[in-house]
Amino acid sequence: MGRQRPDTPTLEEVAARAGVGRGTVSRVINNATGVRESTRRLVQQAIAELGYVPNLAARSLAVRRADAVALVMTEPDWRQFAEPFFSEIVRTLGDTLAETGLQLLLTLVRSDTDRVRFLEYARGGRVDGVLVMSVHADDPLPDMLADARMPTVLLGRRSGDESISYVDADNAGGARSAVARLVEQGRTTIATITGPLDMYAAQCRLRGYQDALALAGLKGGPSLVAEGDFTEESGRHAMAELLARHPEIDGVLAASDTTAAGALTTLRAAGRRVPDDVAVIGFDDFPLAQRTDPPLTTVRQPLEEIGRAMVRLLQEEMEEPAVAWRHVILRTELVIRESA
Amino acid sequence: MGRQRPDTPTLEEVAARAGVGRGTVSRVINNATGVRESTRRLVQQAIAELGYVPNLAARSLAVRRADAVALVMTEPDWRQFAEPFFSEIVRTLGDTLAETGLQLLLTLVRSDTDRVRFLEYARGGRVDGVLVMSVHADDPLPDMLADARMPTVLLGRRSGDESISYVDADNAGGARSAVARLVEQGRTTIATITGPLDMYAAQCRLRGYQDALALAGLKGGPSLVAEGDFTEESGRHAMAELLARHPEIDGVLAASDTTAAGALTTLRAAGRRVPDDVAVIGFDDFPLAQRTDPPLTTVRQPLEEIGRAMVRLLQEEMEEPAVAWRHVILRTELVIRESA
DNA sequence: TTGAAAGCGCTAACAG
DNA sequence: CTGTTAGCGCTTTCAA
Repeated sequence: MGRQRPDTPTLEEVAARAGVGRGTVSRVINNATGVRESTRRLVQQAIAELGYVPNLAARSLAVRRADAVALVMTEPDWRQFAEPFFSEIVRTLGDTLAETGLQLLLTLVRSDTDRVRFLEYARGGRVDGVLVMSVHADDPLPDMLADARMPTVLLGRRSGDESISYVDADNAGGARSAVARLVEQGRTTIATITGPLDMYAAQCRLRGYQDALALAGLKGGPSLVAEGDFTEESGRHAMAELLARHPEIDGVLAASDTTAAGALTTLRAAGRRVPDDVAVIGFDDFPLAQRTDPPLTTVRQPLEEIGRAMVRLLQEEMEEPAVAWRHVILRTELVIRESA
Repeated sequence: MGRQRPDTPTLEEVAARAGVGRGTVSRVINNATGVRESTRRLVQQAIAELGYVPNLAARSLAVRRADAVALVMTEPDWRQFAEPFFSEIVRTLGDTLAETGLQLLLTLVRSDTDRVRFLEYARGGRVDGVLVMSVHADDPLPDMLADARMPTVLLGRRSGDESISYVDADNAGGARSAVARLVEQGRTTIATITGPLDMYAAQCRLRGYQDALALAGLKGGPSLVAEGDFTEESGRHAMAELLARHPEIDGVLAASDTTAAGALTTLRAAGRRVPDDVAVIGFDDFPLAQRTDPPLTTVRQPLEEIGRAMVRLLQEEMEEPAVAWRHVILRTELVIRESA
């Protein structure tokens, strides 16, 4: 199974060739100050001639640092993985980390053996920190990482009193402002299609919805709530269910743009005009939201800022491990796309 | 930026605690033979008590091996990334590699600096081999890897005489059999919506289409060919274009199930009945294909086998670097879903 | 079956 | 400014 990298030149050979000491070569490849320009050039030439590349394992062993961080994905069914939300986050994280000289490694963790395997990898020092996409409340990995004293930052918290550093969006606030807008428009029977309620984010959105309704003095019983799972199909389904229970519905807050699109389909099929008869607002704001008919008004999460914040937190955590939990909650924004 | 992992116990401390030599501990953690059972147990207890985890950098330095492989993704616009094709491949690769004890690391390479960065990472010995998703002919990364003597396996070749090991599906054959089926059904004006023609896979499919047409003695001029990019939108667009040029079209081969779905939409809008007036066959076979109306007949690529083959080739390459190029071309399969 | 010792290639502290 | 030296933690002969 093993493989041995062939005779890569070592720093020592570079030193010999350049006629300098190893320390000097080390300084050059690390861009350290205090090397005469002529010497530096000498070394660089030797490096080029030999095609030298530093052995990262050796460096890592010496400095006790890997200069890499992992983004672990635990979504059991990977639906997330195919969503734009996911790729946007990854893109942002990748860009941000590149600026700081850290390698981003995505790793998939689905089974328990995967979890153990990854933990050994991380504890073994191959990465300096871990970002976790999962927002499932029952995933043991975050706690395993915390126990191992691994600098860790979660995207989204697992509950109201998360004990690990995280970055989250203001889900409740987003839901509130969405519902507030529906109320302004004069809608009086406002339903919601939620995300999986074992996710805290979905709970928060639901709470925001309920709060806003209460504030407006509107009714919002359980019969106006249907649970979905972010998919379009669940949107279609849930909408049909809601319509059956409350034909008078004139406003809907959906768990995602995808779900909202599903809801639109059902509403159309039921002969409702959108947005005249019923207005739909969805969370997330991806291209899909503009392609629906009519284009969707959405609650946008600032993915770019979320990515940046995650990296910043992780870096703080890496510099000064385990002194505090750091939390950042980013504001959401209502993107209005109705002419009505 | 740096971080120092705190006082993790070392193998030496384990040895001291267990009252044995370091070599013995090493043997135990590597499941080597030739350790008395009682000694082994002693060591394992010490390991457990101390919570010892081997330092992977040190091991890597000693054995000159990382026990990890990278899957690099270079799709510039990431559309791939959000496609089921992608996640299926990743899943398969992950499972297969797990069986062999190798860590799978996904890395994103979009810019040239990304490329250089990754190359240093790989050449630096952090991974033993590289799998490349990209199938774009002009990506320099595969050659950079080859020049660096990195064991590398591509998913799909870049051209007819690929100089790097690869695994591919029989695209031409798949296209041929799809067209053959349309011909059997009595279709006489068969168009195709291709993938991006700078991808060899798309070229092969186009050639397969043309060959089958020629074999059947049907015309197949350029006006029956429209270039798309695997997206649904491109499918809608291309179909409209084709329909404008050849209203008599009665059969279509699409670059993917997604594209095919787009084509269906356009055909419907144009008042065509599917499959009565026009039959559509798409490449790829994902859940979408079953949800369209009517369900799509597709050309299925054996993703599972592709993933397995990639891992196998990479392992061969790692054991015995640079002695040969290894190619595997896997058969495709027509999945028929028409009742017609 | 086990212990001791010699590296693996690099960084960093310390002289010079 | 630069060379020397002492590790970083693990594997792997080689003896015992």
